[in-house]
Amino acid sequence: MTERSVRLSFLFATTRVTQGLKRHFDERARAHGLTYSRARLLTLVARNPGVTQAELARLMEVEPPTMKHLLDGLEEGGFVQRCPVEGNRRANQVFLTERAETEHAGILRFLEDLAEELFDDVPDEDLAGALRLLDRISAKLAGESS
Amino acid sequence: MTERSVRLSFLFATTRVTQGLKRHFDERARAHGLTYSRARLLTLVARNPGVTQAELARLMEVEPPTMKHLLDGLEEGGFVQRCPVEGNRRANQVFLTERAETEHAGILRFLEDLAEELFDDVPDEDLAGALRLLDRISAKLAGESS
DNA sequence: TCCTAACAGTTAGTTTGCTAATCATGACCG
DNA sequence: CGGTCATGATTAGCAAACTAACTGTTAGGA
Repeated sequence: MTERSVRLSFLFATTRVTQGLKRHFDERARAHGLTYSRARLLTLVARNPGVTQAELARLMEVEPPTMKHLLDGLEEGGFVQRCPVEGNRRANQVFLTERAETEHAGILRFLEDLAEELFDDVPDEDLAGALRLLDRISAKLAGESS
Repeated sequence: MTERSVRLSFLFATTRVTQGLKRHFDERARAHGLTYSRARLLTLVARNPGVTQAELARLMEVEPPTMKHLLDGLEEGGFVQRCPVEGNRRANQVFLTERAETEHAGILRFLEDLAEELFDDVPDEDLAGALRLLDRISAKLAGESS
């Protein structure tokens, strides 16, 4: 196999694995009334209470319509709340609801347990190497889109 | 940061990067009348002419309804053709059309060029390490779903 | 001041993934 | 032979991502 096709295979493998991860997490998150994406967003709101939707979209590297959609789901489930920003009638601030505030620790532990379970037998050097690679690709993708 | 949260961060990073890769490839594949997923499927059909939809779904690690959709798109675009299997009236065999047959080399080169461009400055040991990790996770995901 | 441009959010419509359920066909066993 | 179960494909409906286009609000410059 040539180096070129190795790289293509690597790309396809990445896609397949991420798809599998999403499936795996979605399946288990359903018990909490969440999906993988919504749980991910929940941790983001928890760490950045009061940020606007646009800022959340930027942080999650997602387009505004996608963020709107995710927040609709979380709001309907009673996890977050949109509040108007005083001084800027365009923007909404997003906060966790009281209920989500109390449940947040449990949800985070649930996510960490799942990640732990999947990566517990992965050598640290593999993890570190892969992270370097991801960062490199991330930078490249970001740089080109500018 | 604890090891637990490092692993969670790694998971989220993987998700973000794969999302970015898909976006990147989709954007460029549009010029060929394709999307990333459809291009990926096209290479699969090219390497396995005449396989059934169920077999393609298994190979691509996708559920049958998803495969149906993807094939609908490729068939509509004139890239593939579904043919009844003689001896089994349930199944369809899938083949590239003549046009796709002649375009296939170009499409493959296009995909390889994109992968090359993204990975050309990635050290081989990083790529190999990440591939090991992906395989390990893949095996774990497959094992648990049984 | 007012016009225009930028920004925040939403709406509309497509793609790609999923699950659950349905339909037709095939296979196997009593 | 006939009934049940398995298989291949589809349909229906949901979730999450995208782009393009729209509404409303703010800011800045002529």
